[in-house]
Amino acid sequence: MSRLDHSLIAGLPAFEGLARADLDAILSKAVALRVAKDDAIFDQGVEAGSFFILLDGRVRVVRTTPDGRQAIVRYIVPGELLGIAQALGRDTYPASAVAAVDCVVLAWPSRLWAKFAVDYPSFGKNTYRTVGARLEDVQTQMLDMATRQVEQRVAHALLRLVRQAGRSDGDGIAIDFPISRQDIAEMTGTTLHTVSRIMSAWEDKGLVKSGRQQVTIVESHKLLLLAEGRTERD
Amino acid sequence: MSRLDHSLIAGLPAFEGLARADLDAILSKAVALRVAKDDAIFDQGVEAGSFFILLDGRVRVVRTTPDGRQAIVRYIVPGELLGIAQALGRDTYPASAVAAVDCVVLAWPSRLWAKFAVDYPSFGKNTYRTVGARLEDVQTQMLDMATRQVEQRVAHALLRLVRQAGRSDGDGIAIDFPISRQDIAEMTGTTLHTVSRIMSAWEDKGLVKSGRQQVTIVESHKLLLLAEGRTERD
DNA sequence: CGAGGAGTTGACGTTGGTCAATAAATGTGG
DNA sequence: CCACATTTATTGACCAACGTCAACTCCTCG
Repeated sequence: MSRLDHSLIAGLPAFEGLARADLDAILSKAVALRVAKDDAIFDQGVEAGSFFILLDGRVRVVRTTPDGRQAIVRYIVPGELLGIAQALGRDTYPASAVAAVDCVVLAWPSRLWAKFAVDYPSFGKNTYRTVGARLEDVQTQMLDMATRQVEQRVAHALLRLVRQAGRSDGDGIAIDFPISRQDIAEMTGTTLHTVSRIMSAWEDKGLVKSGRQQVTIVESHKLLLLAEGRTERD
Repeated sequence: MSRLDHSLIAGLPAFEGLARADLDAILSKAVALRVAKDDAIFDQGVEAGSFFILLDGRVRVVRTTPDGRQAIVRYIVPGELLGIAQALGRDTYPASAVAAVDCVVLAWPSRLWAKFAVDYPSFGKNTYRTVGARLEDVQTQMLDMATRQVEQRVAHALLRLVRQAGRSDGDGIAIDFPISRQDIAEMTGTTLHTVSRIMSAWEDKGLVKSGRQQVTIVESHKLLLLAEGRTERD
């Protein structure tokens, strides 16, 4: 196993305010893993053996119903924690995590989470802040699902993705990982067909450019208006 | 201000594992408030001056969109924390809380939350467990909204209410606080009309009995089947 | 070059939202 | 205690949004 350098995690919000020695102590317990695109990092319902930090790549977090339908809860970007079942007082993962591209993660045994939270209070505080932020986030999405129609929800979803994983390119801001119509449908509670129709219409109006697993927002301002539902009849 | 007795909060999950002296210290900082039915305990967006524990009554937590549409995030029953913006790393309330019936709450100044979490680690741990449980909860509801149709969502919502606020009466299990069709609609992301139609149909089949702001589940098993979508054609 | 995955688009039907009218229950002021 | 206003619930008529089904295209990969 290769030696891990504290610079790997020194800048991350989860470890903010920790001394170099602490970081080294934490890292000495970590294992770095490569995860190939489309491989699972953990699976919903199984015992939570580890928690993780994403160092590189993009991960989608997915919840599945007993009858196989699923929803994408969120995308994770580098620096974020995932699989922190312990922090939620659980011993199984409440969702699955799948690498959206090739990823690198650090993994720790779950039982260390409680120890870290005690030994390094700011770590505990920071992860709870993360949990709190996610709670808010999901509540906002709920409100969206309850009150807005599909087109607005799709617009919101794309804007959210662009904010956290946007890379500006020639035509506008591109979502920097492969994402299919099906994925967008699972983020917004609709079908790939409806997403496809909506995005084709947007493409005609010049709001977005998109192709196979690839989306670029061209007119983010107009898309925002659409998302907020401030555009009357056409 | 009247003296508060530690027995008020001794049994509550949030204060599990604390000594009597700790409870008294905590209580000495608390203020007990009566809140009349339909009065707000706090409002979405305003600075979070206090956090609360519900001692008696039922509270609904509501999120409102800029354009005035709203969704009921959850109902709070006695013993539960509410308004714990601090635990989420926020300084404004992310939702509003309204008394569904006359209520009694204990209130503490928000800044004490961090102090309590440090002085009484199990308090911190317990509240974070609460936040974690709520995160899971909302995610489950999201999945529901994304994958099930209205009738199933309404069934789920009623079963959830019955589980946390059910009182058995002659005909079955009643929801023990007044709840309107509109409320149920706001829990499930639909309209009062649709809720009314669905529940009228259920009433005809003998699954529920309901009236003005009042619902009783008669055949909870059949309702559960409905909620899970295991009932084929009629 | 063939197969499989991703996307598009049309046709069609259903769910469930909108609009409107009415009824029943509750509260209020005289 | 009664007339009246208000709130809540029910129900019908209508129709739009969106899901389902199906066919076809295009791209990528092996």
